[in-house]
Amino acid sequence: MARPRLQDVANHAGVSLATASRVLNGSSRQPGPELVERVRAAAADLGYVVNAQAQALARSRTGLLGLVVQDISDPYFSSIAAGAQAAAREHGRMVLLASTERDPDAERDAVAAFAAHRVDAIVVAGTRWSPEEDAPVAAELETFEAGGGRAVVVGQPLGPARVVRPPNAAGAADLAAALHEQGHRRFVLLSAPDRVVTAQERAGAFADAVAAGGGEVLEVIEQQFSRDGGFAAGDRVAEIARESAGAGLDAPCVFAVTDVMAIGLIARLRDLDVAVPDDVRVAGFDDIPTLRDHVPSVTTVSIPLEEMGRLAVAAAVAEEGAEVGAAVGHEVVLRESTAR
Amino acid sequence: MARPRLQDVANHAGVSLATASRVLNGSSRQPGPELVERVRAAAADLGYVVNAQAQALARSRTGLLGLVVQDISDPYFSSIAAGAQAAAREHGRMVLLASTERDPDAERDAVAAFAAHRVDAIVVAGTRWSPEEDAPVAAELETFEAGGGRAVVVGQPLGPARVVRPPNAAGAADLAAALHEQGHRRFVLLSAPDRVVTAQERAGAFADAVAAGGGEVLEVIEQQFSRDGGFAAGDRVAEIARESAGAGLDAPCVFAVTDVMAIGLIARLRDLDVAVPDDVRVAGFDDIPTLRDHVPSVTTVSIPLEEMGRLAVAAAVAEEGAEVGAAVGHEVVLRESTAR
DNA sequence: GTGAGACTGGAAAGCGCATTCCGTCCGGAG
DNA sequence: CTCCGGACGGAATGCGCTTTCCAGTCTCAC
Repeated sequence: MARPRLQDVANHAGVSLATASRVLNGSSRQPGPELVERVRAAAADLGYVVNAQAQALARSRTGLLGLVVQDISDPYFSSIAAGAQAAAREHGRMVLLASTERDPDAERDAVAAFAAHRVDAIVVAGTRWSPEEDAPVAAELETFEAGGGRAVVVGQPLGPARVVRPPNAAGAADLAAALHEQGHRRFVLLSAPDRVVTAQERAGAFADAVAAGGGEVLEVIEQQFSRDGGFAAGDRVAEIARESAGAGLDAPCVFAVTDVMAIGLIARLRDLDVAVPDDVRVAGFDDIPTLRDHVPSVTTVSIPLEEMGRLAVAAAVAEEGAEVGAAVGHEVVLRESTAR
Repeated sequence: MARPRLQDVANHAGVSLATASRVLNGSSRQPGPELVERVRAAAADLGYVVNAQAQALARSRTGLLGLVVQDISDPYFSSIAAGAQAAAREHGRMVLLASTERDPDAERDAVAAFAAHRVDAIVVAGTRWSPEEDAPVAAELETFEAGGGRAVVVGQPLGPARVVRPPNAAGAADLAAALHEQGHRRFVLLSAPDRVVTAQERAGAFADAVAAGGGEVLEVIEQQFSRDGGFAAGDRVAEIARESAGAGLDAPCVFAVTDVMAIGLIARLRDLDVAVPDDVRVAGFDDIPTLRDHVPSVTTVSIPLEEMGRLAVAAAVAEEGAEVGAAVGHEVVLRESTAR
């Protein structure tokens, strides 16, 4: 009834434990063909399933990969997770998942828990916060690497971790340039609180590019870094639009630092009978999978989310020294929401 | 440099290994307060991190929970995963994730890998396939439970697993009734191949309810169980709509067995200049989070995805005997896409 | 004052496996 | 025919921790 152990298999096959181990678990030293056969048969006979825990203890490698994301139900992260998971499978690793609800403390707990489970590597995906909020996670990762693990972050630098950097600044700058090209000059930034580094990177680079192009940032709206944040910004954006229309000025163009915020914003504007793109133009960032089916279709910066997940895993499992190219491309995608 | 072991902590504190273990790892037997203090200090001093692998081996419980989903980047599954992950955290469990790309073989491999890692329980989320395709996974789960694990499935029965059942039939029937109430009589079913049990359940119950109400199912379109399948069905649906209009009949109402298919369909119809809901009505199923922001807003059956994930985990970690209520509610949500 | 309990801390036996080390056997070179 | 090297199977050790089991101490009732 109880699960058979390797010892049982060995007994059943009439060989020693060592031989059974060598046959079944990829040793460099393979016993003679006849014994191999016997052991295989015995294992099948008993329905033997190797105990990865015991293996991990003996080998002091677990084959586990810790993945911490800030919200697994957010398409941004679930896409990254999909890429990471696929890559992990290809590398013969299992993924331990933690979703932190965007709470830096939960992030630290997750890393600590992964360390306790002796994962071979940890991938932390998501924006960094203020240095104070990041410190505990960074320290935790420091200990983790000191203990022989490897840390990778998808986002901004954090402690000793290797970094897969989303092209936030470059993408936002290119987006601004493309919008300028289209003739937009009057912009509104829909960003998130200062502590959200990704939002700052995108909004900052966008603002700089706008200034460089001779455009104008009318206002910076700070909201939650989520769909509801975008929704909440709708009323203020509507006001700005009406003022512009009243003054006979060109309709303003809102850059939402995230697609989900753009979508929330558009939903609210629709409630308020503010037309996109006629009364307000809207652009987002990320090109999450569902975006292409929105109406109006939304201008955005497309970044390869799944590939970023894969890259992170590649960096996580790479041999020491083997530097993994972490260059991530991006592409501005102009759609209806910013049409003039 | 190397990670300190419990033995090192014990030495550092001048106590035995047993005492250190009792202090640090939740034993029922707590040593005297002075020793507790000394051990705690020593652990902090050395930066001790318990080795969960070794613990698991000694305790023969890992505290791990295996979650296998069919596509983590699909909102249906990422919502379930979010619920499962949150519940797991509350129960002090870690989640091992596998995403199978809707491949039954990969499903079996995932379960086998989880079994090897000696997870305490396995949750398999997603539709079942044909009995032949399900057999290997079922067998794997059988062995797993025989070895003392627990299996839970979110979907349809599978081997020995406890079941959290999405209200497919009831939801589809209620949706049909609600649409009947609205005056719809002419329906098209956008379903998936026979092997996709969830699609069959939904389409079947819907068709029955339509028949019972005196309505008519004009056609059953079979496509992939995904956004692209819905998209691909667009041309045929457009034809049907034009025929209806030509014959002066009421615009047909398409029931797509999944929201993502409905969204794909609507996208294609838009390309084809077929208006929803004027020329065709469309309803979906699931009420995935992003659905509410679609234009037109889409009629659907709302089911509590996150809660289903939570329920599954609750069933997975429940004591033997303690039966967990697995009743899952649903609600028909009528929106613009089926307005008359 | 004495013995029975109730506690407490420590020694030691595993948990299931990988791997080092050792002894044996074989073939081939000298 | 001898000797050496290589191949091969098995015994034994250890991975880091939990958990009996044991022996010693303390308390309290009698």
